[in-house]
Amino acid sequence: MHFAKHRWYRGTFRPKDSFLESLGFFLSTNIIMEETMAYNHKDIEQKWQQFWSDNETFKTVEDADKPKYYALDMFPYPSGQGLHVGHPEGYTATDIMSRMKRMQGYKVLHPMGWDAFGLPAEQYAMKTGNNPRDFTAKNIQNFKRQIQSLGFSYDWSREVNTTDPAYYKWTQWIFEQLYKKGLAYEKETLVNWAPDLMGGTVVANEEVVDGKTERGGFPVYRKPMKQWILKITAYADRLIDDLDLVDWPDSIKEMQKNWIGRSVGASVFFNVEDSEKQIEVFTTRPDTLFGATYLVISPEHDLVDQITTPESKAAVEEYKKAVATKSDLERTDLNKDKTGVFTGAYAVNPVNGKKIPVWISDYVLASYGTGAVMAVPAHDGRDYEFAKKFKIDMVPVYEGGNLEDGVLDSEGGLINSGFLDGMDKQTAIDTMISWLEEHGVGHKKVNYRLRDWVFSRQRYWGEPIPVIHWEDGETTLIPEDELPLRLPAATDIRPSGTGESPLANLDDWVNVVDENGRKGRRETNTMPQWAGSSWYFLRYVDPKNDQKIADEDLLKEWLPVDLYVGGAEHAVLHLLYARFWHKVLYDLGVVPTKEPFQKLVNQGMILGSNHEKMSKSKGNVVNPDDIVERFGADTLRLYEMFMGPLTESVAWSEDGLNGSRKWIDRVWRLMIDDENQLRDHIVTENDGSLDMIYNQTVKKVTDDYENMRFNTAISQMMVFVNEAYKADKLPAVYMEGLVKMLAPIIPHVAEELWSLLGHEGGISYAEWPTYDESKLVEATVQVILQVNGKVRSKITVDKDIAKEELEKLALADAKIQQWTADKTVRKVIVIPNKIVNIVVG
RNA sequence: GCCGCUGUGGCGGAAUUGGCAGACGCGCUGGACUCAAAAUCCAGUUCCUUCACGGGAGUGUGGGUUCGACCCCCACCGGCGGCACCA
Repeated sequence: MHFAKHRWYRGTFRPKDSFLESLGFFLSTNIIMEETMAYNHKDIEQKWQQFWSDNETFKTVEDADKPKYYALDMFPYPSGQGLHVGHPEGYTATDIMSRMKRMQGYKVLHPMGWDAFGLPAEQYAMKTGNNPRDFTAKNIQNFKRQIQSLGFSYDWSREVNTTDPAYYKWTQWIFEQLYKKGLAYEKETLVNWAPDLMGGTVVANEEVVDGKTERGGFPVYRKPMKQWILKITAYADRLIDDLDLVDWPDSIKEMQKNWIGRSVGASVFFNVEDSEKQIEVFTTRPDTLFGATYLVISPEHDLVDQITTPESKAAVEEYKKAVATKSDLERTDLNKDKTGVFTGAYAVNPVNGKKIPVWISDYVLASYGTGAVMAVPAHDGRDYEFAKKFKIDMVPVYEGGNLEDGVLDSEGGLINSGFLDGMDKQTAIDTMISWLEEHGVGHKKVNYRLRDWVFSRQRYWGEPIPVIHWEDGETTLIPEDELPLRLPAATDIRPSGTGESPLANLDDWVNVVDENGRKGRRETNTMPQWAGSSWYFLRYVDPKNDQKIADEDLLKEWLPVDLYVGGAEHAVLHLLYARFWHKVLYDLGVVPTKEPFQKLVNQGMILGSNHEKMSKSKGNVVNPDDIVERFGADTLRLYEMFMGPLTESVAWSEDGLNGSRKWIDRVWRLMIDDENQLRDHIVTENDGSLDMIYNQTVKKVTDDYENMRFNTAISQMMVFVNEAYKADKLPAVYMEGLVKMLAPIIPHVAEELWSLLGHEGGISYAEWPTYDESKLVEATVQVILQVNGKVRSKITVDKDIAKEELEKLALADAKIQQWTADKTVRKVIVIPNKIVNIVVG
């Protein structure tokens, strides 16, 4: 243990001293601490949090004349672990923006809530025999206490909770709209079946990591199962194109584009010889069709059984079996060596009538495109490897290169391609697509990597899907006026064992009979956690409305969200799903904007002091409760904003934290004496000595906050405080300005100083400071004198003097003369008010 | 492998438009205060060289453009994130 490095608070102990010395040390320290501890964070923070609560200071203002600002945090999953120091980073950022905007005259919507459905609560409940509802309620209570202890300016009257029936009524309502629009359908699909996760559950592709469940690390198998699917692919184009409308980091836009994976190409139909069957392939390179010397279809493809010749049957069956038992991991990462089997069938290349063999291979994915490709081994690396291994013909269709050396590129003109010969790539693509369309053997096609969204979860702790399956085969929605379909209050949640959710065990709930005596069974699947979080930002606008998702006028008033801050782990899925739902609701006329989140910011991660991700197992987790107790919420807020740019990951440092506390003390001492009185060097007159630095500070801090560069804003205020310490007199208006600028970051201390400066009613709606442009201009400027690009001297001259005069002064400078004396001046570059560079040789 | 971001003192970071690299903070060193220590206040702190004045080098590496490059261009190396046989 390094005691010197862990001076927690004003050095409370010194282990190397003898006992007697330590005793004396403690006694004197305590006396002094009592004298100088004018700023007591516990008292002040408690006092002002009470004040804000009593006065409903942060209740959202409804005022048609004020501009609006909607600052949103990604609402947390209230885990049993409690708050992590990473949470307050983003929360502080939106809080600073909210508090500044209020002071600038905006009406601000700044809410918080709970994404409270989810797997851990269900797992915990199963393990302990408790109800996830009680467990979740307890966790929310703890999260709320922790968040409130940090002094965020949330309007708690708008708190939402995804597990509240009054909330999920509308989640179910949205599902019903999706169903009515044909965007929700049931399908028997190959799903990721994890038999060991909670007695058997299905997880989405994105929740599978390395062939195992993301949570728990259980093995995953592929199994056909009837699932609810949402047709997100119908919105693929708009989800890409509308990214142009929002102010998001380029990296996130790029990730979403890649995830959707739009590629433009052509569908081409190949007739299977001696058969009525056709194989449709998708290709982005129709220009290379003359070079297609075989087809490959995925082993799972429907046509495999139909076209395989009797002689090949055994080999094909064996290959299919081998592939089916391989995990996705083995099919991709582990096996770079191409495998495959000839089906015995031949297809006809529509463009030249050539007979080409049809193979199956696992390098063709069933889930992408049509599950079949035309192989052009001369110009595609994968096809090249495959053809080389199985000794299949290669026909180059672009001039140049040697096939012995490997796959060829597609520069230059086409060859061996009939009517395409001599064309360049793009012309050939366009010409070929026209040809295919004219001859009815293909057409232009856009393909996506994005899959439809598997929306069912075999869980208890989620929104019930409001659907009944009747004995006659009909499927109906629960009528809207009967929503919400409540999650039954089960006391004993157990896996059904069949792969269905634990709801299947609850006979009273599952079995229904209609007025005609027709029997039915409720859908036992529940919704994924993504459901509730895909629209919660709409509910904050009108959280108590029991007639609608939210009032249209209020939605028009507040949307879109002006600032959305959260972790980059939600870069793709949450943000894509929320955008998808938003667009569906836009099409229904429910919401007024195409996009939900105008500006998005991803905060970086706060790493442990060893520069590694914080985790229990590494023992580097910092608990915010502990920091609030020892240093106060203001110190935590200040430190997290000062440690580096919001968007970057930075390592936690106890020393840095301590420094932040010391600076708050320093600001405090600048204005307040040991008797807790305003210091008498704070005066009403202004001797002008702080004019320049004050006005610079207001300008920079305002601008930096607006652009969320909190670290540099803080450093500018530090510079101002350093200057203020050197001044004899401190104009009261400047001190008030400083306190106002500090208020968004360290609100409790700012409130206390504001009241000590003689103001009543709190600082939250005090007017944001302004600066005087005329005080920013200096009469003289320092000009850098360089010789051959190296700084050799500096002169101070009147601002805006003529170029010629500046050049003359520069050349006359004594130090410059030393450097230029015996040399020829070849050139002089003069940048007024900045620099003179003399080139000699 | 592909796509994106990133690399600056002992440490976190700053330099917003191509114009003094290292603001601000931490740490460290020294001074004031104190019997003493802590705290506080003040000063110094990129590296090499020099008693000093000064000089030289320097923003991952190598090249280039420019009077002038952390900044723009080319190639490479390391770190982080995403995707991964996507036809």
